[in-house]
Amino acid sequence: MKEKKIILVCGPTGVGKTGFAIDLATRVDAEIIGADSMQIYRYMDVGTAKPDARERSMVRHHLVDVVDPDQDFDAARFARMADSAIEGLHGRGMAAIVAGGTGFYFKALVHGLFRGTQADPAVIAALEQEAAEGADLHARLVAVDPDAAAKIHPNDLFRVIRALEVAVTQNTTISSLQDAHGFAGERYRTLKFGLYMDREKLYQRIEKRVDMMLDQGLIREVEGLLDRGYRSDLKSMQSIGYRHVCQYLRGDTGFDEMVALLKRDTRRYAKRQFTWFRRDKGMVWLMPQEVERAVSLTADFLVDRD
RNA sequence: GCCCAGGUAGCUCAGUCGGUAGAGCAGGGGACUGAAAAUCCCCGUGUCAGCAGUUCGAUUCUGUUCCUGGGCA
Repeated sequence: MKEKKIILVCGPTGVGKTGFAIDLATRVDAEIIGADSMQIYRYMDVGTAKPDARERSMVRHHLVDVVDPDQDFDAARFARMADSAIEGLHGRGMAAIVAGGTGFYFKALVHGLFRGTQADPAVIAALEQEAAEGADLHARLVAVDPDAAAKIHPNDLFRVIRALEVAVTQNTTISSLQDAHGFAGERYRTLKFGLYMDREKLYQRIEKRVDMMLDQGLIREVEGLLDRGYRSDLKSMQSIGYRHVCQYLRGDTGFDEMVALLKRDTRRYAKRQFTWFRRDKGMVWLMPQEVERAVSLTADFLVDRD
């Protein structure tokens, strides 16, 4: 059985993944699959720095604009959709370049998640409610799943709740599921490119890009989303840029303050992305202008059949 | 030119009744198994403006120089 191969292009926001991926794709006869947790949403274009019409006419992009901002989406669904997109490309004899900044999506795609158990929104909402009322959920987790409790910080409510939710809705614990799974298997053969640049330079680019987004009508875009009925408490609307503009429109922050916070939070996000990708041992680190090198590495990778 | 107030961490500032200093913000590092652009954890040595004096010891007191605000000419 022929092993399936994919090329990954990872990196922090603002390094130039989009341009790099397009250059690479045109050179190696590939199409691009977005691995970006926000570009999947329709109508959220400016704030997610989505590839524009010109870019998308150069190379076809998959998994961009696939759900509405009020629809649930998650890493598992991403992985399933990416699987079929990859299959489609391979069926047409094309290579698949998975490009984006969402580390968790890459992981879900390459290694899979531990099981077909979707998070139960009702159970999670109930637990959130209890937490808001002062319940000590971490203490409860210690009782039902001490291994998970040991790994999850008591303040990390998000993970405490998810672990409890598994314990409540299933006949097992998240820690045992995780131990059994362990991200051990690889579902694809991968060639991973990590894009980087000097931190100072990246931050300058990020700030410039935020100003550009504002010029390009980020505020109008958010107003349009709100007009369409997409509320500011949606997950999608809580992302960087969208939540900042919502706060500004609500009058909670002034314009200058909003811009400063938006820039800061984007910088911090880029830092977290570096943390995520740096951990990946198999990453080939390149600067965004090193497309040539990527092309030859990709050619070697694709030729090598087994 | 004179008077006043300041010059302490990248920034804004606190503080040391003389025993070489600490907050906020910024920043850095890390975690991450179906919300991940989310969620969470950890991290503070800097000629205390320069020089000189007093002192066992000065960032702290004194003098002086420089710089920055403000006021008066």
